[in-house]
Amino acid sequence: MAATIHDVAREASVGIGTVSRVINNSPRVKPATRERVLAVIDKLQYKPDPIARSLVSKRTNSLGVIVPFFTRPFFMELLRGVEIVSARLERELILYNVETNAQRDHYFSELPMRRKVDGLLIVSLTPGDAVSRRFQDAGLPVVLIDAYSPLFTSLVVNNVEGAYEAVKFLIEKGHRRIGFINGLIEGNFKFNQANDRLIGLHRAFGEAGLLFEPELVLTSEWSRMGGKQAALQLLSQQKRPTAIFAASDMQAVGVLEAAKELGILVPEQLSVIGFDGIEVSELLELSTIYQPVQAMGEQGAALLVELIDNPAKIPELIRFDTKLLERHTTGPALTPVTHSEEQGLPEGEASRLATRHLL
Amino acid sequence: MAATIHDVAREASVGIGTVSRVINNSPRVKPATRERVLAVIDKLQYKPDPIARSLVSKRTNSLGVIVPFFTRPFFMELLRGVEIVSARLERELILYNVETNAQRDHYFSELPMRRKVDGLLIVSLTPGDAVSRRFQDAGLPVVLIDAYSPLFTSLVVNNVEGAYEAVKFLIEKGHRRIGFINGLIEGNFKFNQANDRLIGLHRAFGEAGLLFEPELVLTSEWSRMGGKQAALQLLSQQKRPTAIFAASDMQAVGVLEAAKELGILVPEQLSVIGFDGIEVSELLELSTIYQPVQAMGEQGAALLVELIDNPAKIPELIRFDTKLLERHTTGPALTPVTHSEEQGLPEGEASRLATRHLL
DNA sequence: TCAGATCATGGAAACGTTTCCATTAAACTT
DNA sequence: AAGTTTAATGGAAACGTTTCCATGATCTGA
Repeated sequence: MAATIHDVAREASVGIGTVSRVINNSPRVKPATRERVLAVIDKLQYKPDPIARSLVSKRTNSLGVIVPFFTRPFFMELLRGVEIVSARLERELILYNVETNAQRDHYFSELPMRRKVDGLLIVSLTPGDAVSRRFQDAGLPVVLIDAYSPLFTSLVVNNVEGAYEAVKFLIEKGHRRIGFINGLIEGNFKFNQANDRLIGLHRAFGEAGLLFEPELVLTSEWSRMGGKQAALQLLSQQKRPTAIFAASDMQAVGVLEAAKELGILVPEQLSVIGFDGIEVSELLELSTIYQPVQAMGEQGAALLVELIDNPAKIPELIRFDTKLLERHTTGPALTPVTHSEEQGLPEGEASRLATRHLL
Repeated sequence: MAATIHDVAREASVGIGTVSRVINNSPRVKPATRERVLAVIDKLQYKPDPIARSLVSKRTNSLGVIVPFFTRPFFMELLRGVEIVSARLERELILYNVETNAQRDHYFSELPMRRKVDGLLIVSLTPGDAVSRRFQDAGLPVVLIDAYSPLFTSLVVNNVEGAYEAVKFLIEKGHRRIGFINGLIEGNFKFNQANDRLIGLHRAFGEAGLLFEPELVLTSEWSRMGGKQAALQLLSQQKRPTAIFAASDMQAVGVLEAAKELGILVPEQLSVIGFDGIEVSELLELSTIYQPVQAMGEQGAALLVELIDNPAKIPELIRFDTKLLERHTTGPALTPVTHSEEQGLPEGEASRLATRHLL
């Protein structure tokens, strides 16, 4: 049906080798010949078959991305960055979505076997030792985003620092009872980002001489519902926190919903700060710790392609900084209010109290 | 390096044909032989090379999805549906994101040539006659989602009916000055969904004997900013509308932002209804016309796979119904308010604040 | 028991490239 | 002009499968 390299060779009265050289821009072709071949290619509308091509060249010209819950805003924005670069570099993008441990293991074990992709981007998932070795033995280039392994180039955000800043920010606003809703560490996968964020909290607490109160630290799914339920629990304690730091924006949105349901005013009676800086956080004017997700996706894809072209490249660890985005869900702390007092604080009372705390 | 079919054949003392038959579950193999071959396959960890496989079988086992702005919530949810089915059916999913006309044309012209995918899902984009013919000539199965062509199986939502319901709903609430913010028809692509929604509006207007006022109908990008700017314009008219229907939820979110910026209370002074039913609409309690996007993605993928297995299948048109979701951005129409009245709304001050928090 | 039918099997050919080696043509050198 | 280097070219081999045909083994029924 479609023209093959043989058709072109015959029509141009050259050998298939020459046609191949023309296609691949080899310099070892006389200009006149190249012209002639090019003309025939154009006439026959010839396109080399990518499959036959990769059978022998061992290159597929495609990038695989293993990503959990790709539909979630955080991953979407990351994927957007990946897509931008892969499109620019003319690589196909194959999506491997992971929602269960079984799926993750499936991809981890199948992908290195047969090279359907030239390289693999793994997002928010840390391959274990056995799996890592498989990737290496198979010679499959791998780059990790939002996950770390000494074996692979890894792009991570400074989670400890980000969490530290969030909590420090709340402390500086005068908050003393600070709730923390963390994400599951071993829930579905090894999200050790969660652990880092907890560490950051500890550091800020330590620095401020604050006592760590375990009943103020909860763990939930990395989702809106998870955050909401945890917040409901946190906020119905006898001495409820005056501020809540959530390990992700989606969880923070859940906190907002919980507060609303309980009739607690944000930020007047409760400060809320999230983590991620996804689009909804902007819509809801949620204060948050922004991480440059799209940029991470872009750079991850770019590094992967570099690695494909030069497999000897040694793994590096690339850190991205977070940025605190103060919006409208955070405010100065009030002294704990009793029911009778809950109605109205005169204007300026809040800031006076906050100031007093700071001095 | 890795074992090939020849290694297996040798080790099991059979011919490669037999191994091939075992892999492909052909019944024409004696059980004893099958066992033996299977054992060797297991021992050598043999996996057939998908590339060599597709070179001869002309099957790649992958689905392509051409989708504009895949990062937008509407497309994301659709993609989620597609992914669910493609994962279940063990097809790889290749993403072709389109942000410009050039990109669209690039994919439209390249994809039918190189058979890198077994079938193509085209989302919200209508291929022209020439392109359609190319797809057909190349024998590439195509399914359209949120777009219609008589040449391909198409899944569409009843846009006319949906828009009609939205407007009728507003009219029944007593609104008479109803603004419509439509999406661009020829902005980037031929989104003729926009036209359908306009028609629905006309029908509702006609039925209610309402006059169509051109100055109340604007067109914007299918985005938050687009919606916001259009709303700003609509709301600063001398006789501003008491309700606005936006052709997409993202535009409706922009309307809410504009209203907030102008100090116009929703739903007290302005009713807003969107179209799509994406997750943010729920967060913001936006009334909207829900369309079963994920289901469309799922069914589209399923139909595409059917079409791949049976290319003779005749194109069909599948319609999905929308559903009106009444939430908290729509209310009864008030008589136009003057400035002096705008101050105090006694009822629900607290809930107003709470609502504000969520925006 | 034997002819005919059916089943199981082996392996060559084909898929459409790239790679590499051999060969021929062209360009220098002296 | 002849010898030597270098450039350009042709095409076989290889990549790892599936497909298909030929062959031999096994079964069937009288």
